[in-house]
Amino acid sequence: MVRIKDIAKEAGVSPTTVSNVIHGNTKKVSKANIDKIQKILEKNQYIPSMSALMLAENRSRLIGVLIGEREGKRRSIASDPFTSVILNSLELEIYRQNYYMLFHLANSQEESWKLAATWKVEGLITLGLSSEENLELSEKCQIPLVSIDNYYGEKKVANIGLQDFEGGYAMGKFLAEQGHKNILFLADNDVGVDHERWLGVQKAVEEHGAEGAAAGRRIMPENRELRKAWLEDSLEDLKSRDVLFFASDFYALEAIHFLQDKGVDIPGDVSVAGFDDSPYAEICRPEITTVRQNIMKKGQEAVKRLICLIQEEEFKGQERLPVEVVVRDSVKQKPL
Amino acid sequence: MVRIKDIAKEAGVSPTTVSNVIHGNTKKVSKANIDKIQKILEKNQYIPSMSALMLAENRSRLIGVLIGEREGKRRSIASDPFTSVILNSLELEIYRQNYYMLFHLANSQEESWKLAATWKVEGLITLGLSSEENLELSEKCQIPLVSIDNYYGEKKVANIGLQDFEGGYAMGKFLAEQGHKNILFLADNDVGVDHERWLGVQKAVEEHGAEGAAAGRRIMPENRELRKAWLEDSLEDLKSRDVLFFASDFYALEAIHFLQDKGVDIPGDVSVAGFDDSPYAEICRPEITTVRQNIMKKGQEAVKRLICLIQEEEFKGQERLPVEVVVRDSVKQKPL
DNA sequence: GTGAAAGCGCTAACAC
DNA sequence: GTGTTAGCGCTTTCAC
Repeated sequence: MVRIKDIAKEAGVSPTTVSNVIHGNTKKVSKANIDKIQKILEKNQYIPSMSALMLAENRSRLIGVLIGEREGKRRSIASDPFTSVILNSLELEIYRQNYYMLFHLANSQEESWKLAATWKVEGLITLGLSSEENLELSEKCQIPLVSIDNYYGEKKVANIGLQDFEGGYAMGKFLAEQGHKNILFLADNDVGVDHERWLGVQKAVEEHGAEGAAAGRRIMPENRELRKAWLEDSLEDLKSRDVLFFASDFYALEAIHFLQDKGVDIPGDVSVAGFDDSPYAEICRPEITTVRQNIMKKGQEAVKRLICLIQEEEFKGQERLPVEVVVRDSVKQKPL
Repeated sequence: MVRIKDIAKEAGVSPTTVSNVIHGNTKKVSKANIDKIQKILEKNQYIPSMSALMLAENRSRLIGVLIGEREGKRRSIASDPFTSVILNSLELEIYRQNYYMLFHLANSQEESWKLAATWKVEGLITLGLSSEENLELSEKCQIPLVSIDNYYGEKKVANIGLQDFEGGYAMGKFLAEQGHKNILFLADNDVGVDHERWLGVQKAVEEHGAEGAAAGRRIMPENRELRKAWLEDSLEDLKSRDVLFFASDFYALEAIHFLQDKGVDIPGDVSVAGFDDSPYAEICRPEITTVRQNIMKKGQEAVKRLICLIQEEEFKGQERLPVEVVVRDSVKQKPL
């Protein structure tokens, strides 16, 4: 590995001059030297050493991407297809911004902050951490942190997410407009994201109350086995609805197959809608009518938000990304 | 951030002694000092600085994970659900081995080796690079490299993959044993992995030749649109077979829905088998009979292989991981 | 048992 | 315009 010192020796100048040329501080370097040094740099394929840079500049150009992976989560985030897309977009943008991505599955807060400290990571992007964990981590590490898909009442941590209320509203409106009256919204919790989606549904239904639209809600167990039992117990209730609007495509898909196995025709007997527009949504039958989010954009905005935080600039992008209803086959539509 | 120097001052000893205690070189450190230093270390939450470590030790503890992401690939590797699982397992094992994971989407060879050089990465794990690219990269960087799912005639690059021949054989055998005679194997190429799977199918069919089993093969276009047209053109051929054995679950799924849309019953009219046991396989109807690979294990072995290369030890693990047939509903079975 | 000092590759303040 | 030098935090050699 060729060092600045080597280049300097070959060019017959001092390391300082070489460093100046490398960084474009060429105001007080003679044209002759600039050219000579640049040629030698090129010829020797000079690559700066990050270790030395980190030590001298006291910064790492590293952004830590943390995925929370605790026991008992409903689905493993790390193995969700959503994750590979977001990781993809994250790295793309991080690199574009001249940073590098250090990736870690965060098993504990302790581990996370140690990682951040050891590497002097300049910022953190987290996925799948709870509000409390994000808050705690951000305070402990004392570096900028942006979470993805995490909402807080107090809004203390920067977050990039979706227009969930609008998504719930748009789907609710679509369903009502298609003549569905008895709408059931199903999620596994009633905080943050899912709560907002439910509020959106409610608003849409209220606006269509005159036409007889009404919405109910059920909270399902997070645990897969328990949820299966729950579906069994709720079969009659589910069958009695016009449409089941699930807070994720995953749940929608699960329910579709559960119902199909029970001889229920989707959307003939009951319509089903999802949320996310995951790759699963399009690959199954019936294809799922759902709410689309732009995952690539989400990752990109998260990085941009973080960079703004790092550089103490104002973020002018969107913290809540727009969503849109994607009409496919799992919701019965009004004949034209 | 507290430094060794600070600890030393507080303990009233020299940095050397502190360093010795940190690294367990306590043979010639007095018991009193060991205790005192350890207590101060603990109290101040001393975290070593990687930048200084890297510079002093001339190593980085970094493993670069590169995903090739070029235009015109059949499917984007980075957004494949398989990828998040492998990334997951990779990071788990890398961290377990006391390394850190630098993640990058490799757009070019140039970019990849620059990344490796800048960070003095100790080893590289690649996904989705061609044999030539892996070879070139490994020579250019002069550091250990392990590829995943990439095969070479010359075997110059370390690779972790599957027992593809055995997988093709096992599925072929299962199909023949279920009484299927006219078997069609479908892939998008005939090199490496897919070629081996095909050889496996052939062997199985030969063994069951007496019972009338026979196998044909078709190469499908990689491009999605072209493949769609190809399926249309091949409809009659496909319908005439007993079973279609696709080289990936993705293709199997695509074909199942294509055929279902044409009114073909799966597996009533035609059976379909896949390969991978991707999450899609189980989530659709009919659930796909496929060949399962252990992705977590694959990532783990790749890291272990790399660590062996780095430490110049012999690798005693498996370069070809075992696979197994998973019987579900997309292949018609003999009545018991 | 303990510590002083050099060196890893680079930056930046400052002197010339 | 150009060069000298100290310093970033740590390891390691060698002297005491």
